[in-house]
This record gives sequence, C-alpha cells and structure tokens, in this order.
Amino acid sequence: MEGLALKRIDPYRLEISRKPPMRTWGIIYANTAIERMLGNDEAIKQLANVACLPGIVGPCLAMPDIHWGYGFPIGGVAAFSKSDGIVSPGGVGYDINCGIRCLRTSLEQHDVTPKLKILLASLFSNIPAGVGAINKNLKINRKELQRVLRTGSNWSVQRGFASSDEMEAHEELGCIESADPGYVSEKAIERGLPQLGTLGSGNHFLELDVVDLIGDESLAKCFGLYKDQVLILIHSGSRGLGHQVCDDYVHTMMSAAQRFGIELPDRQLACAPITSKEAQAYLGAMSAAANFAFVNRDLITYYTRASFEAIFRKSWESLGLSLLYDCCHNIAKFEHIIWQDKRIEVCLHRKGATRALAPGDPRLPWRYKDTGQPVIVPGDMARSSYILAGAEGAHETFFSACHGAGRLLSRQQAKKIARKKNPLEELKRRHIQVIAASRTTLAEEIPEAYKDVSEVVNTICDAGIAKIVARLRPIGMIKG
DNA sequence: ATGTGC
Repeated sequence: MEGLALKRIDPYRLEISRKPPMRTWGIIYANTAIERMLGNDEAIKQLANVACLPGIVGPCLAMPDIHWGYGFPIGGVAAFSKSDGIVSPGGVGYDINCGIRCLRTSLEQHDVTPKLKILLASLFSNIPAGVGAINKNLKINRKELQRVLRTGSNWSVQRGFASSDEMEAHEELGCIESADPGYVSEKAIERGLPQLGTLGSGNHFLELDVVDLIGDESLAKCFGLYKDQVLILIHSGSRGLGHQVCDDYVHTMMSAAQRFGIELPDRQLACAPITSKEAQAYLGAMSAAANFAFVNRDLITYYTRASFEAIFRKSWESLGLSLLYDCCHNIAKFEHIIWQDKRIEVCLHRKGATRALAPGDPRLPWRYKDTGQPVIVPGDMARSSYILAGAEGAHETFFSACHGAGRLLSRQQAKKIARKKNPLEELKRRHIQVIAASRTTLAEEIPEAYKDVSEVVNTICDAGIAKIVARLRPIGMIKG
C-alpha cells in the first residue's frame, strides 16, 4: 500500500482513497490545525489497514483525536456486516469500555474553592488509584462478580450503589445484553475480583471542573448546566479484568484468522467472522468486561458522593450530584446505523470514540430526546474539556464523535520533556490542584503530550456531527 | 490501558 495520499474534501474532512487491498475508503475528520498535527502518523496507515478487513460497511472513519493504537488507531470507528463481517479485539483495545461520565453539582466555584484541598484528599482516600490498586472496602465473591458481569449497572442498583432513575443516563442502560461471563477466563476473574471501584492509572482520572462558557443556552438548560457551575468528570475502565479479556482473545483470534484464511495487513488486526464460535466467545467476554466497567464507574460515583457528603455535610441529592451521562469509549456492539438511506444493524467498533446519537433517536432517554446525546470530551490536565450534544449530521459517522484530545507525543517522549519540568508545580501555577498516585504517570500525562482539544471539538462540531453545549475549566483532580 | 518489558 504505497503512497497513502490524504486528499482534502472540505475544511473538516480528509479522504484516504481506496487502493487494493483496501475494500473501502477512509475518512479522517480534521481541520487544517488537526491536519498539521497528523504528520506522517502511523495511525493513518492503521486506518487504511482497517479498510482491508472483510465485510466492512461504508468508509472506515477516524475522529480528529486519532493517534497510534494496538492494530486499529485510537479514534477509529468501523462498521462490519452481521452476515459477512468480522469482530476484532484490536478494534476495541485493551481497556474494554474505558469511558467517561459527568456528574452535575448545584455548587459554584466559590462554594468549592475553600474546601477543594480536603475534598480532593477525601476523594483520593475513598477511591483507590494507581496501577494494581485494589478496593479493600468491597468484598465480593465469584458468584457476585458473575452477576456484575452479566447485569452491569443493574447490580449497582440492586446493591444500593446507584439509583434506578439514573440508569437511563448510561449508554445501553448500563448493561450490554450479550455479556456471557462463561467466556471470561479464570485469570481475568481473578484480576477483577479486588478491582471493582478503583480508578486505575494512565489517562484515568477524577476531576472537578467549572463551566466557563455556554455554547448553546437552550441545550445547556436541557442538560442542567449553567455558567460557574462545578461539574465532576470520572474517567475509568474495566481495569485488569478487561485487559486480561483482550489479551486472552487476541491469541484466540490470531489462530481463528488463520483458520478462516483472513489475510491481515497487520497481525494486530487479528479477527474472526462474527458468525464464528470465536467471535461469539469474544463478544460474550468483551461485553461482560464492559459491564464490569459500568459498575466500576457506578462505584467510583458512589464513593465520590460519600466524599462530598462528608465535606459539605449535606446529602448528595441536596448537593445536586446527578448523572448527566455515562459514555463508552472502547467497545464493539450491534447498533443500527443509516447507510445508503437504509437503517441496518452492524457490528460497530468504536476505539477511542464516543457514541453521539442525533436528536429524535429512539435510544435517547426522554430528557434528551430533542437535544441529542450528551457527549463528554475531556481535554488534557490543564486545558478545557467539553460537553457536546449529538447533532443531525451524526448519521455520517454512524452516530459517533471524538472522545478526547488525542495524544500528540508518545509516553516516552512525554516523560523526556517532563524531566526538565515540575508538572505538579506547573499545574498549581495554573490554579489546578492535583493529587497523583505516581509521578511517572503525571509525566506521561503532561498537557504538552496532547493535542489542543478545542481544535478536535471544533472539527467535529463544524462538520455537523455535534454541537458545543458547554466548555469546562479544570480546578482539581485525582490521578492514578 | 496493564500485577507496564516474550
């Protein structure tokens, strides 16, 4: 596949034209600022590789936060036919159902600032963070973990960790129905048992933000957002359990791809026909890991509410700590898309991309029926984050939008730059309080390691995929 | 992302 030329179609879209063995073309959402950040990115080649996979429907897509990943690029979206398409663990990634949620508060910055330090200290002590972190306050046996894996957030409600009326603010109501814990290995179960309700490491975080700009008054009102309001963002995934599921099935799919004679441009794209036993097993295990991640975020929310109650001496309900939405970032599932004017069901892979339902979509809860789905886009540690709403144009991305800023530098490169700096001090100077479990992780996560999220969001919104509802500014966070 | 590197 020589000479992968990017052709600009309009101010917000680049095209990779189809060249054998590609089965389709690629679209990268990028304005000129994003295009400059792409360079000769390996991720573009990875997107072209995805276009070679059997049964792909429509173009393969990349959001503006595209960067290099395992097999598929992060920021990639690809649809596969239910009858002759494939499913690939590389199309989901190692952190199955890594995702983000936003909690509203009825507090403003001046209510929180005087208590910010003790609030963060309380959150850091209530929520285990860092590589290998375990939750000593929650003892669950294998039988109960099976229920978590099968029923997702329904388990959280039954155990009193979440309320039933916030389930509709979870993507898929917090439960992927195709989950089958029987396909999750003993090793994965073992890793997952002590990790429910832990933050993890890497780019995972819990953050307090202030709404500093309203993009659309009417949408913001429907979302319950207003200027100077404090919001909470929680970003985490399926921890060691999901990682192990991916690892297990990458190996399964290597031999499956060979058995089915699927030609792979890259071994990391190992996959199997959706109709195969291997695919059924992966989908069952991956969905179970996705349910683990929903519950993980439910529990972190429960501990967050407990910290707010302890510091502000009021119930979390009276502090207004309600769920705006919980979005999945890394997942493959059967979804309806519109392709060539027909509504069809496909196996949709989103890897570092957020679902973004358009206004009127029957999958939206009543509250968001006319607004479109809340899309939460975290930036780097120092710059903005955004709350968007899925817009009418979202059908062209199979109802998907960007999921973050996207890495600009590798972790190694970031660490090298951070050696000459004091990341904690720099954040403090920018009036952002941080408690981090690891200095190394903080170095990997320095703001300079990320693209400017505003350019990512502008690209997606100018292309008509989503609308800006609010821009947020971070004031404090805990990091793994 | 990850009991961080086969």
